[in-house]
Amino acid sequence: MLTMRSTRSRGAEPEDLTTRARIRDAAVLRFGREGFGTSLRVIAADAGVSAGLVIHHFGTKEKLRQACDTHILEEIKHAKYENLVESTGGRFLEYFATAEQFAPIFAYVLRSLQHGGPLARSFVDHMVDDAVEYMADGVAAGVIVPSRDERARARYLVLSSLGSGLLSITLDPPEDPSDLAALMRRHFDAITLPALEMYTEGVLTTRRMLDEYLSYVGDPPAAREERTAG
Amino acid sequence: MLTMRSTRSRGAEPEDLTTRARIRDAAVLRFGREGFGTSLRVIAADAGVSAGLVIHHFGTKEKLRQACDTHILEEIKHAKYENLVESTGGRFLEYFATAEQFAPIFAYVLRSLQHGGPLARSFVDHMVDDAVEYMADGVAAGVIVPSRDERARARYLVLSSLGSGLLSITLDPPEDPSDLAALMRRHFDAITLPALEMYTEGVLTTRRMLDEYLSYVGDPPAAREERTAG
DNA sequence: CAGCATTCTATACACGCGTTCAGCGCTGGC
DNA sequence: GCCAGCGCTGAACGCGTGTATAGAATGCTG
Repeated sequence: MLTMRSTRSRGAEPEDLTTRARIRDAAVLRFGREGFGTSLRVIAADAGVSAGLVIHHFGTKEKLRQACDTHILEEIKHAKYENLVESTGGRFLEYFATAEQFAPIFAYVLRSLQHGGPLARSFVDHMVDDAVEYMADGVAAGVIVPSRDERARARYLVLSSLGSGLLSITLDPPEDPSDLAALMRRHFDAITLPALEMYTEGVLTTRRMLDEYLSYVGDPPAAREERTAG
Repeated sequence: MLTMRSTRSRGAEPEDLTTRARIRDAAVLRFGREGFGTSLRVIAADAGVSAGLVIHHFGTKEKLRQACDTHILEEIKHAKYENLVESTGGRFLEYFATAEQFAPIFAYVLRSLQHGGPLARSFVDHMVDDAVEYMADGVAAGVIVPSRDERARARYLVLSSLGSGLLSITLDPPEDPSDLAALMRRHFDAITLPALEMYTEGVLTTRRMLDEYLSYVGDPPAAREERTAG
């Protein structure tokens, strides 16, 4: 069953992979490290082939990126199945970001989030789905307060977590790309206290703003603002 | 009246539109709209000049971007003094993001946050400073619960707000760059409810996680870990 | 073995980039 | 008058890019 050969991090020469897969992996690494502006020739050199062969296998740089995207998505799906769901609960992101084994995947995902694109959207959507599930479990177990709009809250939490992490790394990029996990760990260290405070104690001492908002949307003066395209 | 000998003095830039200023403004617009990959020729065309003149005035594309950065910083400072501090309180970001007049500045700042660089860091630092101030006022007024590490909380809030907004726009970029304000408004609409809920009611029903963390790291007032503020 | 398809390299092409440079028109000072 | 300086243009340079193509190596199939 588990005949998968997980792509090793750098070091061991993956001679057993097909050339196409080697190129793809090299592209994932470079794209993750340096962004999608990396030239085909650099990727080709990493994979030990010529630039033309990259085109021959993928047709276009854009298609190469698409191949990387779908491959990363599969890897994430696989990683989730493997050992995440059971143990990490809501801290998927933290584990995913700091576990060494996922470093290349995580770097690539970060770059995608930074640049936008289908993979980024898909990744966020999946995380929102998962968050909805985790939060529902928490609510059912009585450890998480229910929300008036569970999905909106889940999305808000995911966007905030991912966004703050992404921003943190963008503002203070690692010299050595292998330090990415360390950087994320530092970020989590920095935000854990305020996040926990906020999760358990809130920020506001009065319900005034929330109640005002609720009564405001309760009687929505919808004429004032048009809502287009839902 | 002709222009006198062009003063190269920094700091006090003339308000009339010299060609140099026109180029700079065109660059700000294009950089904000399309990112810093925009070619010099496009910017030059926008400003109605040749590409060589851009180099003649700024020496280098990188220096042009630096000129844009400092100009934007000045504009922000100016805007803050003008009419923000008095009225908007903690909702500076929301006002700044949705006010039409600041659209180009905001777009440029977003691009900077996306790409990193000194302007982005400076902007975030300033926002953290402001947030510390606002939160302190709120705590003094009794409407905001105090934190065990006010600066860490302020930074966390700023990173989350900016990061979620940036991510939201990156995932769903506007076709028409002038719709950026509308997009941000939609984002704020989407997060207002969960944010208010969280600010007033928290997320966790039990203090367990917070207390465990506190007993684990001990007392975390700022003295324990000195952060290089530079 | 021959024939063929596939993998792969080397070279080349067309293009866009940032930047340089010679030179233009103009203005002000001597 | 002439010269110097400035703002400015248009062409060009060198380089790196993604991609196309011809052909060599390789291996499979008859």
